[in-house]
Amino acid sequence: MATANTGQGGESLLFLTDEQVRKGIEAMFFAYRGFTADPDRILQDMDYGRAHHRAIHFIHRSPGTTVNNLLSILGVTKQSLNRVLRTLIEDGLVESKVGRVDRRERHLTLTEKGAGLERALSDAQRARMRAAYRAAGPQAVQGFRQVLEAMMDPELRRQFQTLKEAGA
Amino acid sequence: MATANTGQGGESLLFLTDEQVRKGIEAMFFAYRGFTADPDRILQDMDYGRAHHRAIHFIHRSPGTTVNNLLSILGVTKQSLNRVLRTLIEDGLVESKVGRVDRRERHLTLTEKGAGLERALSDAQRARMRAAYRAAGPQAVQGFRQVLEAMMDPELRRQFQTLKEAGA
DNA sequence: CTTGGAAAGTCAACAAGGCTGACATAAAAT
DNA sequence: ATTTTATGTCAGCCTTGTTGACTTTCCAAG
Repeated sequence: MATANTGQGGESLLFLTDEQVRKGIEAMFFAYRGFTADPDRILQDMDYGRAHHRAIHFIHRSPGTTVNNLLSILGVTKQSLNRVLRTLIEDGLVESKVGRVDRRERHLTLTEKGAGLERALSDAQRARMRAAYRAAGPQAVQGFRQVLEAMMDPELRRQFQTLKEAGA
Repeated sequence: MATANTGQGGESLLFLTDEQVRKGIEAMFFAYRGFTADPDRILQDMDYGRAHHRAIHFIHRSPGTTVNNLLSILGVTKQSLNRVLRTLIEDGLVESKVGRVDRRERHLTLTEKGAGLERALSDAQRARMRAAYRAAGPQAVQGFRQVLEAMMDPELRRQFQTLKEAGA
């Protein structure tokens, strides 16, 4: 591996040069492109974009979630989300139901059709992820997740961890 | 760590459930937000965006590069890049020189001012990266980079590796 | 030498998806 | 009864992607 720090495996991080950290930054940039490439390809054929993917992903993940909830996860404005949501509802991928206990809320779920698209998207993305995991090995995966988690803003990390627990 | 696969450290990847892979996907999503957050904040005050950052980064990294070269690294259309480049040139952050051997080419370099902004941006980004590295530990960093590299499209991986060697 | 094509770059116009601000409605909370 | 909260909508702006049309330059074939 040409990546090794100065030849060895685990010397002090204080010895990571700016150069080496920069490589990590560029790796992140290129990897994110790969990360989104497969879903992007699928979405392009329909009239959707990455924003629709994100909405679908998190609705799938937390069925019955409210608009407000989704907003805080996605970190966009309600106007922005609403545009995306409106098209998804019009196209019959997402269902919006008035809350029973609090009738101001709209609870969002995927329809059969929406679930179908979700599956197509996440299958593609998972396949790549799994291939990367397999290529890198279990140790690497552990480290990958640790660094990613450490890279998040504290507030986002909290949200991520909440999601993580909920999903388990 | 609540992240551990099923408690242990390194069982076979064949046992990674969809659920667990999905967590990796979400980690990537949230981490990327953190990854870009600091530069985004700096850029917001000026009239620039992430596209300007990317251009500045890679011009800094390969001074004298041509527009075409930059294009293939960034993966956008030349028209898209051109708009960004034009503002950077107008604002005196980037210098564009007609090629001496092939006068169709423009060779791009950062001015003093451009280098200043580059430093501010990359200092911020590196600080976060370094903090994440420190928090996760050297082993984790190794794994992080391995997974990222495995996640790239083959073509992008080649470009990344070329850059890596050039920078060393 | 000329000419035709390819390559590099520029200009114009459009679309997606962010953003803010203002406003409407319904329901909940005080 | 009033205020606050959750949601939706309209209008308009910005960044950054896109495609199409165009210029300048180079090079190679005639």
